[in-house]
Amino acid sequence: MKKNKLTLKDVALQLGVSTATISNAFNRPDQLSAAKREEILSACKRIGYSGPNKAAQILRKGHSSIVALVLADNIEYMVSDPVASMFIKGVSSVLQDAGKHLLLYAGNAESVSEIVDFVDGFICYGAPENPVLGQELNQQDKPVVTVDFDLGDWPSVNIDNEAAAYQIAKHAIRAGDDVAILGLKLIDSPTTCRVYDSPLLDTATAISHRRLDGYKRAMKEKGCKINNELIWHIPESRGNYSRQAAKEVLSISPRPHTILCMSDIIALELLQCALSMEVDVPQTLRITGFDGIDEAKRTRPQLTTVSQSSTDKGKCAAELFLSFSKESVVLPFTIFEGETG
Amino acid sequence: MKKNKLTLKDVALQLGVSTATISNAFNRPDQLSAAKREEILSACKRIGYSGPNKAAQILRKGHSSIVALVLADNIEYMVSDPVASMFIKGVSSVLQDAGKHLLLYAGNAESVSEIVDFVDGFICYGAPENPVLGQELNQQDKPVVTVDFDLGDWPSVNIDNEAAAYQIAKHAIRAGDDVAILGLKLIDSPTTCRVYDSPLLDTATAISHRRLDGYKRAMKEKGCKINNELIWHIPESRGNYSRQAAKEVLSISPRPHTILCMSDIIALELLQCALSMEVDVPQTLRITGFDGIDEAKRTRPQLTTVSQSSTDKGKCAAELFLSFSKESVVLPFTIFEGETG
DNA sequence: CTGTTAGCGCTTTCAG
DNA sequence: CTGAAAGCGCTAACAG
Repeated sequence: MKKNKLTLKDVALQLGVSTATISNAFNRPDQLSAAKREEILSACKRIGYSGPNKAAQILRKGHSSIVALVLADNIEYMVSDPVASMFIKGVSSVLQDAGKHLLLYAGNAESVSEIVDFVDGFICYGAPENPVLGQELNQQDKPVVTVDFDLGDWPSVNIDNEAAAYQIAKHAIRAGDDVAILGLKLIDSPTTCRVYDSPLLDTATAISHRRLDGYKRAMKEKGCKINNELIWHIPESRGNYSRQAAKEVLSISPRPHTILCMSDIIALELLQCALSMEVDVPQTLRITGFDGIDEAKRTRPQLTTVSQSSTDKGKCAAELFLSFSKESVVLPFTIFEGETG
Repeated sequence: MKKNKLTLKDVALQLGVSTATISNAFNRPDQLSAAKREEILSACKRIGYSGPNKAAQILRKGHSSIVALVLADNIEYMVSDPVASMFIKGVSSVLQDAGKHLLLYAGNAESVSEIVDFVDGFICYGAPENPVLGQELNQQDKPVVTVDFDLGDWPSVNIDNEAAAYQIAKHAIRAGDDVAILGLKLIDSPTTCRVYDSPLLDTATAISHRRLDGYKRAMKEKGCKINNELIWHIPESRGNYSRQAAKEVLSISPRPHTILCMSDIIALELLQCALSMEVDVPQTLRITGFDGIDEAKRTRPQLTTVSQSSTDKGKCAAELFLSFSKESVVLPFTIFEGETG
């Protein structure tokens, strides 16, 4: 089944027309008669020529229909996160309809120069772990759309994280509660730990800090003390990191009345832990999540959480990308009143 | 921030050396002295040349470091499925380490000719919904690895679905039980329905039929009647399809004693449904899943299911791809003895 | 070890 | 509407 790939030139020779005519038949129907075009196209199909070589087209035309989706972290982690998955789902549905191809690119990679020459642009989901990527993206001129963070003058898609955190906290906290916070990527540490006096990260994780701000505003209004010993840093939602934090916070005496979690995965681990310790949720312990993943609604008791549509976020980002709009977008969220807080 | 991209030729001119030397400095260190190479590389960095244009390299060299992951369905659906997500995770971790890029490609797309010219090969996860893709893949000569199905002479990665289904069924069924089966993609219908006498699909979904075979073998050995009225077809695990089937099967009188589900998502929907109807699991109803997703182990009661590592499957497929091996692989599975059957 | 040169396969003016 | 020709930016022979 070796078949030496036909080139446009071969085909032109075989059909006795010029290469330009073949090229036009495929790319610019207005440049020849419909009849001739049909004739050429069907002849091509017959002899097994499926159109101009794409690699050559990319070089010649300067675009490829490939869009890079730059993830915050390594692809591996991102793909297994339900929130990121839903985002990718939204992006891909829009791109697919537009005939674009989706290339996944890791935010901890060396340099976008590996791909910048053959993609048509970038959608960045979260600030790339490697800050070099952000700089490079700012210094090239293929379009970029950022999500959940801002980068130079490129348009972005966000929700109002401060307001969302404020509202969910306001909903769950009872006046004077002891409140603990299980935060995501608050400081620069690869391990689960309490924040204490560590300097807070900023650029890379603006979103966590907006949420923290919201929580604190609500806590103040409810007359709760803010105590850095009750704020945890969790490097990743998945795996043991959340479980460790859950165990630590539940073993404190006196136990906090309300625990605000910066992701549903964290909250679900905590909930599982609390239930297995026979803690009464929500009577003696209230728990809130963030994101509104399917599992949070499928599990019993249902999690009280901030519901944001990651799928819509993905669609929005892709549409923004395709439209070349320069306008950033702020997407809505809702509070899902579950049974945990 | 307009910056007219430098070309290799510009750089050669500026540094007063030939283009070949620049090219060699980047691609073939053995072709020049280490000193000269260093000199050139650092000069390039200084003037802002980040290496040869990749689009041109793809055309010239005939390869791109891009690997296409062809999904069974549209990307949208696949990415939101935990099993597929774990598979993608495994693939991407291996490819990333090998410096390859990952392009997601939908199995319901028109033709692989859209991408065949600029990718280095294909990993196919499940038989593509559009059978044309399979034919095309068989007629081109870039490497292909298939997963969960076979295609021509290309190497594949599988588990023994028949044996797995047999074992889980054997584990859950009590002699003489009425057994129902909630199957995935058994017939050609976009809706949830019972199979009755509809002709079974084959090629596209060989895997479902291997599972069905395994279930039936166990049922025979346990002395259970096989009744097509108790076999459901579900077009997709996600969404309402599973819930509908769950409701239908639970409302039958007399209710089946054991229900075998071809995915964990289906089983979890069923379990949720049964619990809310206060059916006693596993005393009066036994339920089995298939896949062993995280949620099945996190939920209470824990689901009894076939545990296969989709991540390993992905890694294995990627390694097979990279090694150009022609040997197919059969991966192991285990029975996870949960609390539902 | 370095420079020259012929393409990789295509698109797109520009004459005809 | 068609054909000839000039590259897109690079790599790999091949001479030097």
